[in-house]
Amino acid sequence: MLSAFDVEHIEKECVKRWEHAFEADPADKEKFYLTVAYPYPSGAMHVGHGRTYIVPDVIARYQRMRGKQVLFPMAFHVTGTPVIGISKRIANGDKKTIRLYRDLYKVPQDVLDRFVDPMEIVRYFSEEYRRVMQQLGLSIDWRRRFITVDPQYSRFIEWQYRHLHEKGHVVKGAHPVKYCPQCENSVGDHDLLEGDKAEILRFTLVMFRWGDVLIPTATLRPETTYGVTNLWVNPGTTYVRAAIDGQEWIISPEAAEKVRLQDHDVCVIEEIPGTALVDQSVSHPLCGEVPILPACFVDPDMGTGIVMSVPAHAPFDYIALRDLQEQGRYTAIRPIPLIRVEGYGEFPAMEAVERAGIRDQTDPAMETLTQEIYSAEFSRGRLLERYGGKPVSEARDDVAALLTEKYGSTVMYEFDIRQVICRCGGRVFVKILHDQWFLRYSDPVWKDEVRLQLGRMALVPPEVRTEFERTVDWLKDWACTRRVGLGTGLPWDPDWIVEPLSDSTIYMAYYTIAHHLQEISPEKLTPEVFDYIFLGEGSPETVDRETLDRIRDEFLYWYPYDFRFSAKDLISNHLTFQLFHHCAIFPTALQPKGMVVFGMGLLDGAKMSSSKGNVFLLEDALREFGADTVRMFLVGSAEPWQDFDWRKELVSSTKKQIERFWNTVQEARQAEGSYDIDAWLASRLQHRIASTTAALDLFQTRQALQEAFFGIESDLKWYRRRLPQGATGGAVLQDLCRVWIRLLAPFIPFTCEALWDAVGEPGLVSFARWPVADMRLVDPAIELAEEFLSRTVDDIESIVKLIPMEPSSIDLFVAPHWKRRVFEIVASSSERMQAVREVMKSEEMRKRGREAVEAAKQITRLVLRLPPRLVEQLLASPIDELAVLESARTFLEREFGVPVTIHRAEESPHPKASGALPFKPAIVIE
RNA sequence: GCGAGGGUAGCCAAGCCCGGCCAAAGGCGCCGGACUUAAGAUCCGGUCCCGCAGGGGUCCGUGGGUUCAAAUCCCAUCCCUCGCACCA
Repeated sequence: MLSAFDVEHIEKECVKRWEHAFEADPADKEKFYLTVAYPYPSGAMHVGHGRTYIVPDVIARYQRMRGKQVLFPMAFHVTGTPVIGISKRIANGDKKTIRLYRDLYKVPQDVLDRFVDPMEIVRYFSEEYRRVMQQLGLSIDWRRRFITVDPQYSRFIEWQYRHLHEKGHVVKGAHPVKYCPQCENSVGDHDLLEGDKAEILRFTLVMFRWGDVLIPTATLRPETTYGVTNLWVNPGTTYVRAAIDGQEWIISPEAAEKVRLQDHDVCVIEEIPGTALVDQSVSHPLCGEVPILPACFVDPDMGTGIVMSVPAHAPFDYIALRDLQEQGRYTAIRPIPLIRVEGYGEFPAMEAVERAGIRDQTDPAMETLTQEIYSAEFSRGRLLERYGGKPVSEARDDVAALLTEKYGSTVMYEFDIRQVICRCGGRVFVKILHDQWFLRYSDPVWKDEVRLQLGRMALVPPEVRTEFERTVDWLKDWACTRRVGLGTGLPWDPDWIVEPLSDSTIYMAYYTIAHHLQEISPEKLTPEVFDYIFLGEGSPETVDRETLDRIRDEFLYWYPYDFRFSAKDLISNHLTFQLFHHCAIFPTALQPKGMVVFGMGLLDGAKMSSSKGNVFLLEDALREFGADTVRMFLVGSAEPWQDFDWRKELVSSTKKQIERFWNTVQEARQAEGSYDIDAWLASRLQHRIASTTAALDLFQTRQALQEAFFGIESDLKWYRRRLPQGATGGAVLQDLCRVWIRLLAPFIPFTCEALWDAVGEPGLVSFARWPVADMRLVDPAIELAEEFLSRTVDDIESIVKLIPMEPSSIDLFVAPHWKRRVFEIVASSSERMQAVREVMKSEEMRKRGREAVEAAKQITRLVLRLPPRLVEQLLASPIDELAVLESARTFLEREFGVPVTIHRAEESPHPKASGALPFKPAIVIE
């Protein structure tokens, strides 16, 4: 009987049957351990998240069927500030946030009311995640689930950081951060209303002396100090004289406030109008005595509000000077060149300005011009010999160091853009944070270890390897602690909390034992306990030895993990960080084995993003299409590392495909008997098994699905066509379906589970043996014969289509034996362009004259057009074309509805008969 | 700007490493036909241009080059995506 395809019922049944099925304990067989980056449960899952977890699930299911003991765990990352922020915004009645949670995420009002407690958000959404993940059919061992603020997990983080500290991987330092004085807190990019991509720039303050007072100017180009001709002040601005760390400076009032946040003790003494500074003279050891000149472009809110002027190399400085000189003022000042750069003469700034036809300092083209000179000089410029002759890129650091060491320079930080605004509406500044703890990713020794480890790992796709290598090269120290947010306190400095990315580096090891640790009270989880479990060292007293040994055994069974899965945006932080930490904590034998990197998700061609509301909720997708459809679409529309695009109409057609599969299998349940073409189907199936398996071994889920689904479908299509009239297929279909169900089980497990029952197989298909290609069933001869037949059919069809008449008969002429000889000579000739010559070397061919030359030409063309694989097969095992066509005569007559006659070409006087080639019979339609 | 990856028919995408299998797999969409009272589903065929014989022409972001031969190799150029940090 044909069962109805009741998706809802099937899904419900499977979720029940699978509830504990994937709980994996160490067993007496090979293991396979894979993990995915755990989610941060601050909102509902969308289809983009779906793909992230479905791909590893497909792999997990595949490996399980291959007979491995598979561990696929899941946990929730709740460390950091996001949920705290969300909770605050909900408590404050923020409309946008409430709308997001109530309307898009469909959180019930009574639950929403409780979201004023951040832990409620975490609780609600992690439960939602688990529910939806189960509906999605993810084969997860849920016993190991944890959240990153569980006390047991905190003990684990403390243990890890103690080791990192001991080994010198965590050090103390100062660090500039974005800071909101109104909130009295440092702010992350997501806390910003405006300027979320602002970069912190590091300026050098060049200290000019004016009597007893210092006038600092901020510059990104300290090497140009040699070329300073004057300073600029804005005559329309009021400056202040202030005691900074005991020394008097003159700077803008804005600057005074900025440096106050940057480690300086600031005490404003008096105001000084800009005009009072104009025409004063200041000095610096690198450029001597220079005057202060007025310029309206000087911004008191940039740097110190006073700038040094290098008219030879800075377009703004040049043009401001030119403007003054055109009025006949300061005409004695000459630009001082100090950098030589290809493509420019002695005074690059002057050239650029004159070339661009800049009228005055307010010209909007000045910004790009400045940038142009800046990059040209930085990348290609060299200081003149008298200033050392080094490339600018080197000299910059050298001069900065010199200025700092000998001439009182310090550093001042500024954003690269002006408007950086906190969510509270206040302006954001750069503040230096002290006592900050850093992970020393800059450590060359540590980097080398990671590079070595990287070299031993499998990376999928291989193209990401260079990106990982670059990341290792460029990583600098990472501030790994924060003052606010959820997380684990730093064990030796508990005022700090371990920052969220820094507490998620070796938790893959924690999964292996998470369910055991739940049973142990956190205070017993001393560092000694973890040393014993993970490193096999010491003899802890707080937990009994037998338990500890069991836990350690389990860890050693699963570890190292085989593959870690994550989206590609995490390469430059998490995925690389976790390698650093593994190298630091675990011995070589326990280092990770591989990583798989994903592409991103699009929705109707636009980037999927929760914050923009451009998402399709996973649960809605499940309800509308069913879990298998969602799964098959997400892994079948693009390979894991490619971006995928969720488009409704494509998803709908996926649903139809699954229904087609269901119907085919249901129909085949009655199939019996046998037909000539069965052997061909069985043979093809073996190839499909082999190529599906090969694709999955390379994580090519799309390719695997192409083979396992569409490949088998198209084989079935030809098979049905070749059956005798009225026949629906032999018992071979039953065998095929039993294989087919298993090949598709990793992708569409719900449907396959139901079909596995339907065909009367015992147990869960999730644990059924993965099909293995049976080479005894492979029959190259019959495949070749069918290939020949189908090509002939294609040829006939294309002729029938072309000619305007209704055919009344078809005559086929197979090529004579001597052309077969020609084929062999051409096909085995190494230089195929010379094949004709090769053929004509033979006495026998020469006797045939022009006929042979003609045949050789055509056969050469044919050989070049055929797939090389086919040519090889034809060479190895020639087919009896006459017999193949003769036995398919009934089929051909049915296909075209006219009598079909097969001839030997050499026995026919028909002029077209001479055109017959091996593997390409001549066709005459009348 | 810097680093990494990518641009293939209406769309998605294979092919590119290893040059001739390539007018370019597969899927989707669209068009036509069969079935049906009809719609849907399903099945068959078509889907760059030309062609009354299985053929020919043009084509793989753009412009050059190498080669008997280029989607594939080299150079230049334009465009897109991701990352550029203390944030999940």
